[in-house]
Amino acid sequence: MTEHRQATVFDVAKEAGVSTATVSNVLNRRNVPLTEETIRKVEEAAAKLGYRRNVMAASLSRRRTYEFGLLLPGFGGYYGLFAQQMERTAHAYGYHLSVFSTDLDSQIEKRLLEKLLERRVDGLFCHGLAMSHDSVRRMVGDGTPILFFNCWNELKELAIGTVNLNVYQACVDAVLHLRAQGCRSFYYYGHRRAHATDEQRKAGFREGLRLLGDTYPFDMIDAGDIAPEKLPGWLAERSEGTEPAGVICFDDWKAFVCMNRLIEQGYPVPDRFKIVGINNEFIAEHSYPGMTTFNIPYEHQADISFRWMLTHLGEQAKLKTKGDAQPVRLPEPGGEVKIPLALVERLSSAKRN
Amino acid sequence: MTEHRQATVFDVAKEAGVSTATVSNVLNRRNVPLTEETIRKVEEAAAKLGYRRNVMAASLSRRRTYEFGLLLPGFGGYYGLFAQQMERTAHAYGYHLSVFSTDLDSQIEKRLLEKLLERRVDGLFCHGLAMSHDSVRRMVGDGTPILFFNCWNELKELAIGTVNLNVYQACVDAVLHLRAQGCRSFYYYGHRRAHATDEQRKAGFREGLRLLGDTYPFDMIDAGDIAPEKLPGWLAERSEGTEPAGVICFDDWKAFVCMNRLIEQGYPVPDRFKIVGINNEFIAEHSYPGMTTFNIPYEHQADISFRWMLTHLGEQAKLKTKGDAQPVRLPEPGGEVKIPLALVERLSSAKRN
DNA sequence: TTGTACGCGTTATCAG
DNA sequence: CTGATAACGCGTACAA
Repeated sequence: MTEHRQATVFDVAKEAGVSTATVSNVLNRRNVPLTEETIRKVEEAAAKLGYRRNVMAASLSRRRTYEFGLLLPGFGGYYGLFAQQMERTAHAYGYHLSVFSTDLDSQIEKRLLEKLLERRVDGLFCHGLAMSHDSVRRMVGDGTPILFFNCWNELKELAIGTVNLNVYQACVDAVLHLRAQGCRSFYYYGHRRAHATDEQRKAGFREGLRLLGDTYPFDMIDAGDIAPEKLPGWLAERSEGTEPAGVICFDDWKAFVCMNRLIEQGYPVPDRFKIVGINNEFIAEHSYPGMTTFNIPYEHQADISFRWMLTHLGEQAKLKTKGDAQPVRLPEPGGEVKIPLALVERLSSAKRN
Repeated sequence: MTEHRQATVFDVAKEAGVSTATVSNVLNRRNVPLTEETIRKVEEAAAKLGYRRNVMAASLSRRRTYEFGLLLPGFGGYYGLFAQQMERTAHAYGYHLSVFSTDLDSQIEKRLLEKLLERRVDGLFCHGLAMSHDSVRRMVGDGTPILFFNCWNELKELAIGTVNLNVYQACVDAVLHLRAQGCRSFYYYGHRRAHATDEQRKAGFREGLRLLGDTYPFDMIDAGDIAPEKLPGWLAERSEGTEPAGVICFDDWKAFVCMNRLIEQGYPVPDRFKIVGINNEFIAEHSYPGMTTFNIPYEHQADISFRWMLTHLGEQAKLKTKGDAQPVRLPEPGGEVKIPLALVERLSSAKRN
């Protein structure tokens, strides 16, 4: 509490009897030659004074912050886990990550983006931007590189790249899986507020049905258009005579709502309805019945993103390939990487026995 | 991409035909008197050049970062929601919040704490420190104020204050509630890895039983000591003859596991077992049966914390009381605020009908 | 191998 | 009301 100005390189230099440049050299372990003796002296002095470098001064001087920004709609479920992994990966590459939640409000999003740029972040990761093309373009007019997640619209062109979960393929797979499990009609329970990522699912859902020869009844419904309690009735009514019916849900949370309301109203899962979610969250594994879903390779997703960003920044040095990871081939700037999701089979879509 | 050095106050000053000092004055809306004309000129110039102030330079000069750090064990469930609210509140008070996840690893925690101090954060919020007293004391030897969440041990003395969820009282209430619903034996399903906050629950659980006259059978079990599949057997065995039995769980996730395994193995909830969780998460509301739990007043919790921190920093100015919020009386430095949790009754603890 | 001196972009302090 | 100018703490050519 002793308003004791923090020690600076200058203090350390004086204490060690060397110059500030030497202190900086020692502490940053660079390629300049240094005497063992000098190193020891400096390190001792630093430890003694409790020296801690000032990131702001360093960043200012170096014209590089080693900070990235991450914009998310929120921290619940998938996003929380995603943020946690991104942070881990950021630290592994020696970066700081500032995570902001937009609450799906484009005003807030705009302000946060501005904040991030004021901090001179070296790069930006954005997940689910709600704001306009122009707005983004203007803000990023300077050279701050952006990388998008789950973006399928024209905003992609502003980015150095886009990393998309392949939910389209997941939904195709889901339809085929449900058919294989015996389903004779198919439904998609969506979440329109999620915009493009919901569209992708729908497209995959339709493609799956096409692959089945367009011979099965199907329909789609949005969470915004029906109260959870009404969902079972809606599903039961139109699937009558084509049981069992398969329901593909936007994500595990929607699947959870769907499944529990069905059970509550006396429709057995998986006998009458089979359910598939996406995300493989805690609830999918521990619910009863266990929930069939798709696993998201968070670590891979994050690693790809950082490699891409760092490559763009010319940070070859930091890209020490961890032995096991195959040196991923990144697409051209502005391209897209599709992350495949893996089906996790559980009881909610089991065959009738 | 035109490596166009960002515009600086200097550029704006030149463009507007004034000095850098004037630019700074205009852009920071301070108390110095300014001509309308000057203001207009500066603002126009700034807009034209796309000027964006450099936070690092400002912080360096001002010797104040307007940044807080938040250390969490992770982003899942409660922590994710908590982080989101803390960030919202931080922005509302004009601060930046750097959120880090320690993954419950004290090595990582140490490194992150160091990082935060290197950034010269104005204050630190820590939720669930696993590291040692000494370690913290040394790192915080300088005057960075710390505020703890859910801390009941001697570390409290290092902090300017502690904000604790009153899980003790919640567990007392839970026991009484379960008794009122007809339970004749009581069990606590804990999570030892959570240290102190688990102990608090246990203490509350015992106190509840004491209030009931210590006349009912009870027992405690830890998630670390029993596989989920074994839990129903364990509970059934010792509650035989004292049905219905009440199970108080560490949180909604544990409650979820418990409830679903019970149902899976044919024990009806709430008829044979009644379940209570803590947190009132998404799953509590949407599971079937709906889960009785305790609601956490995130916003209140965050607001108290920031008021406390800002008061400590002498930021009276920013503490514009939002009309509705009663001006909370903060305890003395080093004291503790207990946040009460509110019981949310649902089907999982309903009376036998 | 080490030291000097300047740049980084703002804010604060005065004197005008 | 406005303008020089000195911090702020660190990185880094370049000179020694």
